[in-house]
Amino acid sequence: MTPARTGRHDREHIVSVALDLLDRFGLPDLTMRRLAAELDVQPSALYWHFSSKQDLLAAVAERILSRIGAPPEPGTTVSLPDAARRIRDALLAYRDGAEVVMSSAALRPGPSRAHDLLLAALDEDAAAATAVLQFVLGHTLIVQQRMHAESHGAAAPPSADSPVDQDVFATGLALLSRGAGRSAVSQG
Amino acid sequence: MTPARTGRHDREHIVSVALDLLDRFGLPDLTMRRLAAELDVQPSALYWHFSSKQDLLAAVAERILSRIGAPPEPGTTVSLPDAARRIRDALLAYRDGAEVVMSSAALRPGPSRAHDLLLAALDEDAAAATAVLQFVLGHTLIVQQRMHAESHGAAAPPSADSPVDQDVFATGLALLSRGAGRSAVSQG
DNA sequence: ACCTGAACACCGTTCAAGT
DNA sequence: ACCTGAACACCGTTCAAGT
Repeated sequence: MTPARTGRHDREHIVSVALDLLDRFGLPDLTMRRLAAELDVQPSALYWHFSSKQDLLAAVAERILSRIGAPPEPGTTVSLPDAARRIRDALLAYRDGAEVVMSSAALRPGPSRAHDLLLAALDEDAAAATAVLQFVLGHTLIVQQRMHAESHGAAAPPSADSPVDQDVFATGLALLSRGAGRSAVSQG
Repeated sequence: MTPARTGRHDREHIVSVALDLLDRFGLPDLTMRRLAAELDVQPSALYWHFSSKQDLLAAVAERILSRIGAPPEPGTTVSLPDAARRIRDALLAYRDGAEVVMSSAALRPGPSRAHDLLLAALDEDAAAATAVLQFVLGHTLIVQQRMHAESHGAAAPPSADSPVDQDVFATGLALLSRGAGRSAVSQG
């Protein structure tokens, strides 16, 4: 049942190893050469499976987003905070997940798991769904970047008065979902 | 009045040239070696003025954010959409501006021009100010990344149904400012 | 079909040495 | 004080050649 596999590695396997490397060492250390070494292969071998590093990262991003899961059945309802949290959690599941997703063109508006989920939570308001997605991405990107900075030593202590990340996320969602549900925004 | 300047270049001048390079060629082409060449200097010379590329980029980010301008006098009022737009416009003023600001630690919560401006517009609600800042950054980052992708050829046409960027930004701000002004969010 | 070997054109950073 | 010269340890990518 598995498709023909004559070579040692196929795309799915390579993406898995890349994801493992990403989570262990972070995006700056996810290089084609390190990935090749991890696969016991020459760097040039990767270019048989992927046309470029961008191509590879796009596949990694798609895999990260797959954690969001299936969009709700038509007729089912999803709350905005639930939808947003599912997306954030998928991005947080791997180190630098938000940056990988952001850097790949995986978020071209339209067909994306994340966007579809938000559309269902926002009554098919495309502009609102995109805006919420941008908030979730911006939030997670900053959170993960600060993690990376803290682990690398050079980070001021959380500055005491700085609201905790969860507060910020909850506040953003509260503002956004309070605003939603009114009619004037984009329903004309 | 100008401080002692015996060498050919000081930090401010180098940042100006870096900003020019950034705007003309984008962040991936803003390398220490190209910057040095532009300054008619060896790459190693830059390390007299900046301890690392990160250090240089932090200075560039600060310069980008300086476009936001002074925070409002105490007592003056700023609307949330106005504040958010001033920040977005500063980021949009240079190619890849949002990415540079994001990658530098210039947005450690607390003392930042952007955060202060939003605090004034949001009645000193720190969590709300941070959330709005994350939306503005996420939005601008995606917009500029798509610009970069489009100029590089490999971009699907705006997909027709995809809401225009300004609509998305306006919708996000509308949701956020409709949510604000209520008491329950963080005033306890 | 899938991979090796070797090369090309780059990177950021360090450090002795010059002026 | 400020910069050069040379090196170190890397990058992504291409391409002929092997199997």
